[in-house]
Amino acid sequence: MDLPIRLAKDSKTPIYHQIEEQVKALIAGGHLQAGTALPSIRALSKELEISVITTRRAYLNLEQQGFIKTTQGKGTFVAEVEADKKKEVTVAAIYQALEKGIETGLRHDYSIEQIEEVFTEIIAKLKEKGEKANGELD
Amino acid sequence: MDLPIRLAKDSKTPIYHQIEEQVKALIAGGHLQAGTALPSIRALSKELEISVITTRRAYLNLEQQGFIKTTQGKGTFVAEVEADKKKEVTVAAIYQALEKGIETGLRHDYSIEQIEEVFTEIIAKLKEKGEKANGELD
DNA sequence: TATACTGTGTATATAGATATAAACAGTATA
DNA sequence: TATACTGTTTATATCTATATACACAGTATA
Repeated sequence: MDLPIRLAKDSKTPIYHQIEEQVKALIAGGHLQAGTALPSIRALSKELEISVITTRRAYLNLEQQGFIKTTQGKGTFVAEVEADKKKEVTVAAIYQALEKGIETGLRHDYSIEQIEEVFTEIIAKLKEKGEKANGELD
Repeated sequence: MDLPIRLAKDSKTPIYHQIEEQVKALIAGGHLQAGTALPSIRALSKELEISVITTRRAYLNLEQQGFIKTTQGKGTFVAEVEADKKKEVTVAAIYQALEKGIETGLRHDYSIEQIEEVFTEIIAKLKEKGEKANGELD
């Protein structure tokens, strides 16, 4: 099973953290159901072309946060996560991410209207590509 | 002179990079005019309660990118930056930041409409606080 | 039972980020 | 000229992130 995860190589964000965030989003958003088997740390490290230590770090953190459950010899599975928690994680993540985007605009001295314009433009491009369905941007 | 810079301590982004991005935004957005003196690396390190090495790293990178100009013994000043470059930096930064926010929403299985809702909510809060004027979010 | 997978632990190594400190060289002012 | 600032260089140190490798223990299947 391949996870739809992409690493931004030019990003200053640690790799393990990128993995963590993306897996969390998939779980909170319902793409990954409780009980679903995740790729092994070795498989994921091969797929993403990174070290096992790094994938392990991501999985460890996710397990500590209650999103996954790991058993030696068996593998790693999506945990049961309360709907409330999923909702909370989702809302917080999206709110913060959008807030950050808006803040970037303001910091560049863009007006709210200008920021809205850019936002609308991106959304328009999305609709044009029908990207709602596959859920990703380039 | 105090720079309106804030470090996100819980962020995984390196400190020097946070400084870099924020100073770049201030310059590109016109908040900092060419010739303006920036705080010395020592003053900034004191203000932000970080190491001189870290502030220097940020300033070095900004200088390499042509945003500032540094002279031993005199200090560091905002460089002349072409309007085209400023515009490009601004548009790219805002576009990418908003795009990332939208992507976060999609990854959490939010529809475009839902994402728009959150965006609108944030903007409404902004307008409510009259934050357009001071240009920052909490 | 052997093999192939799984996670866990350990080791070594390198690069990056950041801290503190000291010294040197340049600038500005009293 | 002394002092206070400026940036530059160097050194030492610690922590984090990541890489590679190996061995151990657990699971599943042929």
